[in-house]
Amino acid sequence: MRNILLIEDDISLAKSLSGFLQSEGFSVAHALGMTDGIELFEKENFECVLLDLSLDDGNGFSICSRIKSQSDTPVIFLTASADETCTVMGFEVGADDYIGKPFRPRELVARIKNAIRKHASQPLLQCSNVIIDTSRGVCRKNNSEIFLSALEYRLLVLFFTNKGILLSREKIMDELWTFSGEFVGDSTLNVYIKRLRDKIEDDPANPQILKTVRGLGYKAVDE
Amino acid sequence: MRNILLIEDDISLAKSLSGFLQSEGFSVAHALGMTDGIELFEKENFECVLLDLSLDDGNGFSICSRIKSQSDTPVIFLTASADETCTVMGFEVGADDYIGKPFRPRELVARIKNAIRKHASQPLLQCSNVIIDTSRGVCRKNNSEIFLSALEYRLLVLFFTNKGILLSREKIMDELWTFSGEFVGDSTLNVYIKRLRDKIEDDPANPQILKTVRGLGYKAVDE
DNA sequence: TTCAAATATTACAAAATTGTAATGAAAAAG
DNA sequence: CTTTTTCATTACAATTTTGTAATATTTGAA
Repeated sequence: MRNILLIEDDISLAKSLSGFLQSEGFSVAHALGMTDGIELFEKENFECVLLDLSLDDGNGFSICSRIKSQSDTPVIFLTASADETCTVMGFEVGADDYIGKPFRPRELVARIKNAIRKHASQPLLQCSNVIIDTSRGVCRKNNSEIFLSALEYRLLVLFFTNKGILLSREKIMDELWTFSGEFVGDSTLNVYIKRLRDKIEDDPANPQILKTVRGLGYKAVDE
Repeated sequence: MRNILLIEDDISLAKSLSGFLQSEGFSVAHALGMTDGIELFEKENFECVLLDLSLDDGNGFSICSRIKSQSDTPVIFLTASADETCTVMGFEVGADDYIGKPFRPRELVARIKNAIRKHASQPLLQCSNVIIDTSRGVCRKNNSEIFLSALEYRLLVLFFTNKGILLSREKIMDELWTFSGEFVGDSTLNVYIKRLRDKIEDDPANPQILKTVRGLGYKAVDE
């Protein structure tokens, strides 16, 4: 936990920095340049990346876009050049923060924590082993993606945002099939429930997530 | 759109600041102190709050916690005192960023945009007259619903959560077409862009939302 | 200007989604 | 136990989505 990747080619600075961060309760992995930085990043799981802008062997900006292209992990630029253009560029390649030297240690920690906290508050809807990442519009089960059609997705989101709450058939039909004044038969819902169960339940015949409440409706439960 | 609340008791500073921000495309509401600041905040809808730490009539910190207790709107402290303890305190009461004077205008804008973008984890993603309600998985244009297919939806969410940021073709392809190890041709993206434009743009031939950045990729822009 | 590269547009077939209806199974009521 | 109701399951046709290829257009560079 609180694993941080520091990419910094100034060895003495890196040493003192990681020493300090460790004393603050972080665990720090250190990479000297672009190549091992990316390699490390792809191998381990980090909660935050501290990135020196001016590396010898590559451009800090490109490392940042590289990282951001494959994950949401917060990236904070650390840099001597407090140059405004660089700062702006840093944010444009997706950085979460940009800190000029000299670093003030407690502020640095505060900014790292801030970035991690913001990142942690992702809008994830979870129910048992099924997760909807509404910030991407994706559903996963045990970390592998499940492809849901547009309406299946909406239906599941409806259930997950009302976890534990009973939804009447009427309410569900209203919520999903009232975008065009079309009439949709009642049995449609039965079929959608079945299709969802087939996709998300471990044993669709014994649903543990989408429960039937006979005569009343359905609800999603956790455990 | 891009409505900002500035709480600042130094009138001349407030004037020049809001002038500049307006020239950058923000619309700025100005409050002189705590009382009208809170009042304005509760009345209107803002995408970001700029908060002077040292107000006469109240403590900037308490305004911040007040705001954060009732919403997720990003709060950025603007302050003369670059004092480290204050900075740390600012983050502790939930601020999203903390900028010391003197402000560098483009950096300020970059940080504001960054805060707003990060806040995109909120349920409503908006770009011009198109809104995605991620808490329901629906897209609306001028308040009437637009039916997007699963992949179109994901693509648009990707753009809207990165509003103003350039997305390379590679990054987009990675994000959308890497769920099954299938290869998907490069031209697919062109077609999806067209389909989205046909659905969301007022004049699909002159896209105002999904902009092409030739040779680099695409980005969603607001106005 | 001319050319080459990048993007836009169109058309199309394979595949998936969508809604319905018919049938089957389970639960509650009599 | 039988009946009725409710939900589950299946199968199916109409429609939509999806990815591709082929063509047109635009853009920037030579």
